[in-house]
Amino acid sequence: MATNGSPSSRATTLSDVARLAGVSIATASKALNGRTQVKAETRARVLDAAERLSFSPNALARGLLAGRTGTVGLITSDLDGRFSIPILMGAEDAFGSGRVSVFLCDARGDAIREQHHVRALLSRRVDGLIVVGARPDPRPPLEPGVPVPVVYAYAPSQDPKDVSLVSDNVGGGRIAIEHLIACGRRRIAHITGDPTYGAAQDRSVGVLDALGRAGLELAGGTVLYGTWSEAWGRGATRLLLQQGTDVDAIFAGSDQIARGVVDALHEAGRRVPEDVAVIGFDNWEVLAANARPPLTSVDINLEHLGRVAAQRLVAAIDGHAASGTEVLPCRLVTRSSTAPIG
Amino acid sequence: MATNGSPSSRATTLSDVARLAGVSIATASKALNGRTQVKAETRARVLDAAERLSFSPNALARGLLAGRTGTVGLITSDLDGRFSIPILMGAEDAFGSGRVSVFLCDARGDAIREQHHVRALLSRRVDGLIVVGARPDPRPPLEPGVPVPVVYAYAPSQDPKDVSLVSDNVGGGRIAIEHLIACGRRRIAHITGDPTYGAAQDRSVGVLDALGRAGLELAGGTVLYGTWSEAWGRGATRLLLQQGTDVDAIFAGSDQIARGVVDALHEAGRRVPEDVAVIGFDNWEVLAANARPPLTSVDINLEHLGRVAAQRLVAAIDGHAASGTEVLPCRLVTRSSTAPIG
DNA sequence: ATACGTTGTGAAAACCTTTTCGGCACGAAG
DNA sequence: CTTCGTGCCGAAAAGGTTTTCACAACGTAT
Repeated sequence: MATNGSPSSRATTLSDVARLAGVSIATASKALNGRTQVKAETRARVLDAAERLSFSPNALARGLLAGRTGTVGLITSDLDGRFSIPILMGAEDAFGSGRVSVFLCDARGDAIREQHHVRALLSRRVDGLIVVGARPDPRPPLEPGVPVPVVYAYAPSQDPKDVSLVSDNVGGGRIAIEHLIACGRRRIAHITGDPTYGAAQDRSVGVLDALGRAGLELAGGTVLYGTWSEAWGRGATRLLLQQGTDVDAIFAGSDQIARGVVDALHEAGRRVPEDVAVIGFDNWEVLAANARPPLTSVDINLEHLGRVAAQRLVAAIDGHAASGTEVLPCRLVTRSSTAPIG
Repeated sequence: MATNGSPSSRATTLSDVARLAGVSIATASKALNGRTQVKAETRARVLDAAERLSFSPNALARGLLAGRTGTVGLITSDLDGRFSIPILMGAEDAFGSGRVSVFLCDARGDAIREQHHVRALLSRRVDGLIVVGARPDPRPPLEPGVPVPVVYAYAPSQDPKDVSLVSDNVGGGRIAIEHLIACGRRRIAHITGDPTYGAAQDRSVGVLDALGRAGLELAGGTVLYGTWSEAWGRGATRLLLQQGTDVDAIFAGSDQIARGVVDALHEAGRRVPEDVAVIGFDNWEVLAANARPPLTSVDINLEHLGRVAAQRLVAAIDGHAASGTEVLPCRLVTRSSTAPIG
């Protein structure tokens, strides 16, 4: 009660407006929606009445009639993870304060819960769905027979005919190495995370490709897979140094790993970037920018990905259906942890 | 098109079910909703038909009739900030996969955009609103006259009659200090962030209160206010040490600051926790758990806050209206950065 | 004066579900 | 045979909006 501005019974309806303006609801509707066939003076009277009653049309009734609700569902699988959020922001942004509102659902990586949410959303007659995976590997598509367009973001659908949007991890690995080479580095190691992540594999592919083009080998001989943690970054770096591997640059598979790498380098008395340059991945602001020195990092443009996902979805809703997986480029953000050798 | 299971024209409706079951739509409705006055055998036939057509009732039509939509709006002011997200998760959780769906809106701290979103949500006839502030200071209430219950979370409304949920920052400061004292520490400093944050002030109050009870003074004589950054944690710690302040514990106003503190302590050759114990604030997993040593930290239970917000909102929607600001307790998460002095 | 086009307005249908209430059929009681 | 009750079912209204189509009024051309 405390928050109810007016204890009045119900929201004002179009007929209230029509009555106040002295016209029929049909005319009122046309006046408010900018339809022709309404005398200017009548329209003004209606608009004034609507203003006075602070009328706002009932979207339910409108959606019921139009067969379109102007709502979409966004199903994420790890809200706590930091990947869903920028995507969500991008999508929210692209839909705009415009005509589309977003239902947010967190499935927590549980297929049952996901299905449940899909059902609920369809029951609310959403016009489309965006599915954001928990990790970038391909995931099973939603149950077949969903009667609205679906766009998969971050994690592509296993069905190649579905519309999916993913980051170019191969390219991300490549630009990191190209930057290091451009800095004059030649003995480059790659410490990354869980090898069961396709993204880790893809980045390695990009790394090896870029090195190969430059006629270089990977320092240490092999990609160092581990976990996506600072501890692993430290451990792998120590290992590398203990083995006496000659290294003047390390590309880390995540910013967390990079923090560990920098830490271990300092511990061993190596200067960053003078002795060893370091690149992270993800461009997680709070980690990358606050490191000592601030970390150069590969940004996978998640917000952009979310925006594109939203655009593809509205296109599909409007009948301009696309199909297949679209790969979006990464972007290098340079900070102080890389610099020309000298 | 690719994602459309059936290119069929429209979703199946109750009359489709009724026709297939050979009954009227009234009977079909009653059968599906567990109403009495339906013969068991008839009910079975209807349920079977609904199953076969994979019927799901149109929530719009239902909401139109019932005057309740089973939706709520969640307006956040900083999605990128890490405070909205746990609250959002808690709320999503409390509403459950149950009957309530959540519209998510990001106002980006812009009052105009916020108002716009409120209007849009009201037009969609949400049953209630949760407003999550960007920072924990009191904020202006929504425009008056909102015809549904509103709950403010994290940032309370400036109107004390509104329903608000906030963390107990005073208590958070207090339990941090009490823990340090229990560890045998006596020379405790407090390095925190932006003094224009009420939360920073409140924690300081808790700190001074706990110290006072124990008959202690703040090491360094005064609370060190600065910014919520690692750099400030480092800088303030260096300052403290340069001044020759005798210190055996530092309570940091955030985990980021705490990371800087630990960093500077190491740099100065002090051991953590043997020489100096450190406590962070926020319990931001990725920072606190990955620090060396892992940081003891005060957790403000944001997810719980979100859950309670959701509960208060449904209570208000169901007519059990409360009023006023509710303060929820913090919780200390101990890790290795604090230990009994020895 | 009649015929015709123009312009503005309103009645009514449609969207889909829930609920109320009247009615039908059937067995039992009078 | 009539009356009553009981158990099931269906017709219809309600909820708020948009759109179509008919109709009224009025001015213009014949």
